[in-house]
Order: sequence, then structure tokens, then C-alpha cells
Amino acid sequence: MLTPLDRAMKNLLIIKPDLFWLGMVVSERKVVRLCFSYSEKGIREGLGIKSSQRPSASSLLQSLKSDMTDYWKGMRVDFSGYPLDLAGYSPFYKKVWTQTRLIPYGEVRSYKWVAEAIGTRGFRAVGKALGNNPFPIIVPCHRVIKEDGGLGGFSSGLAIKRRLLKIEGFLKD
DNA sequence: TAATGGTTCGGCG
DNA sequence: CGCCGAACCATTA
Repeated sequence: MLTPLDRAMKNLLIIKPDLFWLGMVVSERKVVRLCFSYSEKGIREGLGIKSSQRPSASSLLQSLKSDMTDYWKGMRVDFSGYPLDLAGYSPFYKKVWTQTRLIPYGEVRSYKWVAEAIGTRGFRAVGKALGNNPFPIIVPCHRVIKEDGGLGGFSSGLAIKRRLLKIEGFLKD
């Protein structure tokens, strides 16, 4: 049986822009999923992919790779135009992710801000939705922090959240 | 239904 | 400031 992710396997690309690896999976027209890990193997495990795959020539994947590389060089890359495959996710999650995409590069908002913007007071549920964000960086969940200025959490490790906020100039060394 | 979070807010020392 | 405790609410078991 072939899951959607299996079918998209041919469009998997893994790069190592930092101390950690970044896996990117796209389908024909949309970004399906991104994933961080400190090992290349961890990416494959995180994505549930067993065999190694040949890198794809997909133009979507190529521009994503290029943009990601620029992003890690510190360039102000705008990911807001990337089409995301949101099929199968709950309406609430979609609202949270869509709202989070509106936070500008280099700026942050609180979990509460996101919640209120989409008409709920479930700020903890927002945290949960961001914890399940399949599109890190593109959906900049790292720009959502606590109301009191604390960083809050990050599912793939707080160190990565800090790194991203440093790259964007929000955090100093 | 109960438990669980990437939270918030008020209260107290 | 730091440490509770209660409250918020969408998932998941």
C-alpha cells in the first residue's frame, strides 16, 4: 500500500544547512512536509521513509532548496508564496498555521496573539497545533513565543528555535 | 470522558 | 523575579 508520503518520496531532498539536517518533501505542486533532525538518518525516520531515494529535479523542490540555502545565509527570504498541502489536517490547525504565516520575518508574536487572531482563547491548543506543524520555517512557528517574552517550546528542539531567531536577527548571540 | 500540552494570568513571597 | 494553581481549548486515547 502506498501512502501519500510514499508517493511523494521521489520528491524528497535533504540538505545540511547548519548543525542539523533539513528534509523537504514535495508533491507535484505543493510542499508536503519539512523536518529537522541532527542526523540524516533521523530525517528518514522522522518522515517514515526507509529506502534512500534519488534527488528529484522538481522545480518546486529546487527553488525550495535555493531559498532555504539563502535563508541560512541570513537573507530575508519570503516563504509566504509556497503552496502547502494542507489536506487532511483539522480546520483549527489550518487556521493556526495560516495565521502564523502572517508574522513578518524577524518579528515574533505570542501564542495568545495567534489564538485571538483566529477567534479563540485556546492558546494552549495553539501551542499544540504549532507543535504539529509539518512545515517548519515556511510556517514560521519559531516566531511564536510566550506572552512574557520567554521562548516557549519547539518540537524539534529549542536550540533550533533559538538558531532560527538568531538568523533573523531577533535574538543576539 | 479524561488526560495532555510549544500557555496565560493572578497571587504570594 | 520565581513558583504555584487554576483556567483556556483542540486533540487523542
